[in-house]
Amino acid sequence: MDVDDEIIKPKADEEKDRKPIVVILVGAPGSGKSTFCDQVMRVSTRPWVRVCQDTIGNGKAGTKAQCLAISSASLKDKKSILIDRCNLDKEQRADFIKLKDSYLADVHAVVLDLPAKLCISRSVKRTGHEGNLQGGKAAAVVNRMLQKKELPKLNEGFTRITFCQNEKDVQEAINAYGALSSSDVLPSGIFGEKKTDTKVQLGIMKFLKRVDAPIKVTSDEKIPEPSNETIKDNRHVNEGQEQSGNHPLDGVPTLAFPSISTADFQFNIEKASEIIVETVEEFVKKIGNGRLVLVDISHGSKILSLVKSKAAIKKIDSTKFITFVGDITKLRSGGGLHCNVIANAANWRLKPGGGGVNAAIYDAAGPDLDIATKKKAGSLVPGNAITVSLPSTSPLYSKQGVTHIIHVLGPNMNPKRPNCLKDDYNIGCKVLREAYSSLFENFASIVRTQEKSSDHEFSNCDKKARKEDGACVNEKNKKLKGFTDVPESNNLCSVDAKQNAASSGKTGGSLNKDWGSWAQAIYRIAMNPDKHRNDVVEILDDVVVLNDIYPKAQKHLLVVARAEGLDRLADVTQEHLPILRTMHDVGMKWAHSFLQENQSLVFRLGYHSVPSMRQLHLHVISQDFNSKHLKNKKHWNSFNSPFFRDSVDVIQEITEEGKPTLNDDEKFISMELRCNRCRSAHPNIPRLKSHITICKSPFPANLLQNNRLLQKTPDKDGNAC
DNA sequence: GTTCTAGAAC
DNA sequence: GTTCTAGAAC
Repeated sequence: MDVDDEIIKPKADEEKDRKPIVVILVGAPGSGKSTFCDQVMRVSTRPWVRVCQDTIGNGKAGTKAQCLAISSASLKDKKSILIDRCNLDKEQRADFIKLKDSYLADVHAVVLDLPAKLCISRSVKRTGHEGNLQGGKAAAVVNRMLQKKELPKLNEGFTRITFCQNEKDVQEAINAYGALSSSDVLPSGIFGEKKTDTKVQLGIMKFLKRVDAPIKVTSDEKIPEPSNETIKDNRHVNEGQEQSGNHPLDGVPTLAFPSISTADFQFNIEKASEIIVETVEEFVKKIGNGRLVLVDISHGSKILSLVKSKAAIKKIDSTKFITFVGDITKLRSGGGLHCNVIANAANWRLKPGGGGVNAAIYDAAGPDLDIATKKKAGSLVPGNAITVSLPSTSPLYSKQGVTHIIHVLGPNMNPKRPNCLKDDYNIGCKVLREAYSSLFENFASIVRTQEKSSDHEFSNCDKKARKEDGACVNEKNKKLKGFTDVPESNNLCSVDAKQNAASSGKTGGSLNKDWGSWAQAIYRIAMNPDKHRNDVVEILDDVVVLNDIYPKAQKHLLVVARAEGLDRLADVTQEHLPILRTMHDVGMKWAHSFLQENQSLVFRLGYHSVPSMRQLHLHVISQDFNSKHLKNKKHWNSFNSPFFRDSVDVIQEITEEGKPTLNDDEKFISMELRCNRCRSAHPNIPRLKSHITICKSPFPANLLQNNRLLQKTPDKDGNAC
């Protein structure tokens, strides 16, 4: 279609009164921009020129410069213009807005903000599109464009902005513009935004700590009935932020997360929204002063409205959780919402690209994110999340204040993607719940770390002030009693007490330690193995081997030293190197024999920094941790934190330094529960246990070094060795 | 080390 | 009401 054909000739007597209007249409492909223009021009008595980049090049792709040239020429002739291109970001719109200065025009925006799904389906179905955007590629293009969408604001230079979220809104806008005669003027301001529900709005303002800031409703038009739609709230908030120029959440740990698995992985949104709300409800109490924001890029997002209504029913604290419409990679610059942590709906290979949130976040973060991620893990299992610290060189860090990305992988319900669960929502819901739990637990861990670091001086109080501050000392002693058996009356801190006890014995610290009778079972067996034939599996001169009576994994042996006065790792010196080597060799022999029976097992050999049972014993334990006896955090962390000292390292340290390092700080036992393979965090033991049964990630690099793990490594003949 | 259990958390 | 944790007793 020739541009000139679209001009509607004005009546001569109206010519001199006319102030031209530049209507900048804003909308994705398929949002109905061309239809809007056609319909306005069909009914309007005002002379309009449609400036369409798709047609301006006469068959070739048009340019923005051509559009600007036609626009200028039309305005010069006092013709109003409809800019029919996507204009989805501020930059794209800027040059057209500038035209108002040269031609004394009013500049309006009409935002065709229809659901992405509708735009996509229209784009996919249509044939003969002027811009050749149709068929399968349209979906990807529309999605990509919508990710970069920036809604227009008055301060860009518009005198009027009309938002249309549905067909009815669009028709009203067509009627408004179609009815304009040459001299008519439409009122200025923002239109199509509905007055928000007061409670909801207050909730969001409370969330943003701006309770005292009144909400300015620019529109002077009739305001429709209150709506529950989140998007309206956000627009107001966004505008307020832009004007104030500050970021009210700076300093408050905030996690922005997308809905997991509901887009590409086609998870049922009704079920997903329920899981989101339930896990949010669970975690808002666990994240200290942290906050959660569910983000979706599209206005009218179904998942957001479902979550929002469910969260309202459950009365979830709106100062802790909100839904937000916006680009997750531009929350601070685009929405005034500073989120220091953002979640990425990752793919299992943790690779950049692929579209959606993953592509957007990797794009925004630059190559730093990929490098940092690769260092941390090579893959992710559904239901897991992993935290990656973002280097300060990343634009996402410098521009948006994002310090951490948490990659999270949900279940797949899309038969066109690998490992589809084929509508098995029993597993799907479980995995999705795990994914959110793991995500929030990772975030809680970041919050705790931040709290600790900001609290550092206070936490160190006992170093200088413990002698003056009895409460501080007693509290610490109480906490450490289980490890050191320090009497309550001892007014030294635990470390001092331990050193005191360790140095006062004649042949080792253990002589001063009161081992309970229950704690002496291994000692008794080691000293008299013949009396405990049923308990031991091997008796040698220097060591005895027994099955742990409460095994914490499929295979869990204890190799016990038979030397007197060698109660624990703290007693070990260079003179014990031979017995330590013997213990190691015997443990390896048993691990190898277990591997012959079951090649899927992986073994680790090591000591507890502070054992509960008397007599130095080496744990030989398979890394499945599949045991009903593994019940609490201490059980887990005693084998999966630095509290567990690998036999190889102990031997090396004694050889080189004369004594082993003891990681006996209480913090190791109280550490968060993290998977021993993928290092994802889990809120409690049952969740962790259900996770480790399915986690197939490789072990972390540090465990794969220095022969810390014993596992099947096929030789040239394919046999395990 | 475990078991028991109160009470916190859900 | 049920699940989970953590402290005391052994």
